[in-house]
Amino acid sequence: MAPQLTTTSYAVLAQVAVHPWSTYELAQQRVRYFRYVWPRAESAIYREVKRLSSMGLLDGNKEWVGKRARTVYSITDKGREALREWLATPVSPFAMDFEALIRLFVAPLGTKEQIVTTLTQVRDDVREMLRFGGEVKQEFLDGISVTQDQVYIRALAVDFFISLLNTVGAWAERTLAEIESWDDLSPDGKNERALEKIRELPVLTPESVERTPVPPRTQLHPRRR
Amino acid sequence: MAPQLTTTSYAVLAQVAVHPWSTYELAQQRVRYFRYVWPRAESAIYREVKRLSSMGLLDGNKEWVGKRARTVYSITDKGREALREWLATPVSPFAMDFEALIRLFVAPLGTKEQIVTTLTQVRDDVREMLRFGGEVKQEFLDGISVTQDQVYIRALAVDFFISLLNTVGAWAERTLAEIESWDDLSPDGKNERALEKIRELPVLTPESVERTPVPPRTQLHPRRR
DNA sequence: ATAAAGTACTCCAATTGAGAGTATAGGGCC
DNA sequence: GGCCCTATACTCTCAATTGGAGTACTTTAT
Repeated sequence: MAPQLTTTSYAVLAQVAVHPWSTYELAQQRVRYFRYVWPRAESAIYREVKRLSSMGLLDGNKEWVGKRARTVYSITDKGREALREWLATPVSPFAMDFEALIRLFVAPLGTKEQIVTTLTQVRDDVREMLRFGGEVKQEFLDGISVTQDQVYIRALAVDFFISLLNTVGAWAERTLAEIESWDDLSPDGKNERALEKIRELPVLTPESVERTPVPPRTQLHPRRR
Repeated sequence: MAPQLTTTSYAVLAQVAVHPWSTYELAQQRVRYFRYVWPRAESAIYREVKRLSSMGLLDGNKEWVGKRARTVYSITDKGREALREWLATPVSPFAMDFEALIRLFVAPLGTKEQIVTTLTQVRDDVREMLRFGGEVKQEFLDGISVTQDQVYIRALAVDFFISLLNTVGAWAERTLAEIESWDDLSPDGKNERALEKIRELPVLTPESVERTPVPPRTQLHPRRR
């Protein structure tokens, strides 16, 4: 039995499908590809290319720079076939890790300053990610991207990335402003105002709210596969 | 040396801080709390409460239902203190796993139907999550939430959740519409249009773009601690 | 009375993440 | 010519984590 491929496997395959890379480049350049949508440890990449090449999905070529070897991987027909088959399987849902929200829940245990610091950090992280998104955008506009011939696809992803980050950034800003306007972190007199705000939140799910017998998911959704 | 606490530990502590729970409830009711912002396996929760109670951060009380035991955990002062200290440490950045984007990148290897199915799945997942968000919203408005006294904090989280999902949902809709308008998945004549669209994407980072000497992060950012 | 669904966990094999460690290459500086 | 610093190119290990299977009792529905 062939060992099971994970989404990480397919992410690596997808990146090598663009053009051949050495493992080192692959691990570094993931930044330009999947760091923000499928973040995995560097060592996982090194492990993965070996597995994939032992399964014949990647083709590893040893090159020499002086006395030091490096392996350059390219995708095989079998690898492309594996990707093709994967596209027919169910996708795993959007998932996030957002520690700041957990901190928000217990914020009243700490100081106002602490939660402000946390949210400022979130805002700055988002700015940094957006800066990167702007870079990618500019590369496409300048026509110098490695995937220039695929703009019509990549544009959809850049759209996603920038929209999402703008949303998170805007939330961080308004939440920061709200908390700054408080005297302290106690509930005193804040709950009425909060209910007003919560009432205005747009949960616009016209159809699905009407009648969709969604089975209650008892299982946590699978994050990888 | 006390074993290191992870963000998962603090997530459990934060949930038990609301009121006592049995482990089973804790594992199930994570849905209402952290399923979408800090998803972890069920077995991880069982392991975690044991660790936390052996460290004296939780207090486990054995109860009996007929012949079957169940353990109800409540937070201790030491547990609350641990949460308090945690709030002073740096937060780990927002991270997501979004398999659909990887699929989008290699979509031309498959059929138009396949990528449409994938995006439809994303849209439906988002709808389901929004339905849940609407439920939480309604509970607060009806004044029956377990954390009713904390609306002023929870409202900020509900705002985040609903804003983010609306953004992802809207992206799924417009991307679906765009792809439906294509004859096939080939690049023919699509790149010019895509460049137009990409040009209009709002990357509004006035300050940070001007002059922020952000050190290039070579390390992948830590996701948990 | 019986079946099905819910409660309340334990245990395990396989993956993954984070970091430390090893070693060579190349450029700048004195 | 020697030294230092940074980049390249990995390997190895350990602990954390996941998903799933398994056990066994309780409650509800038929």
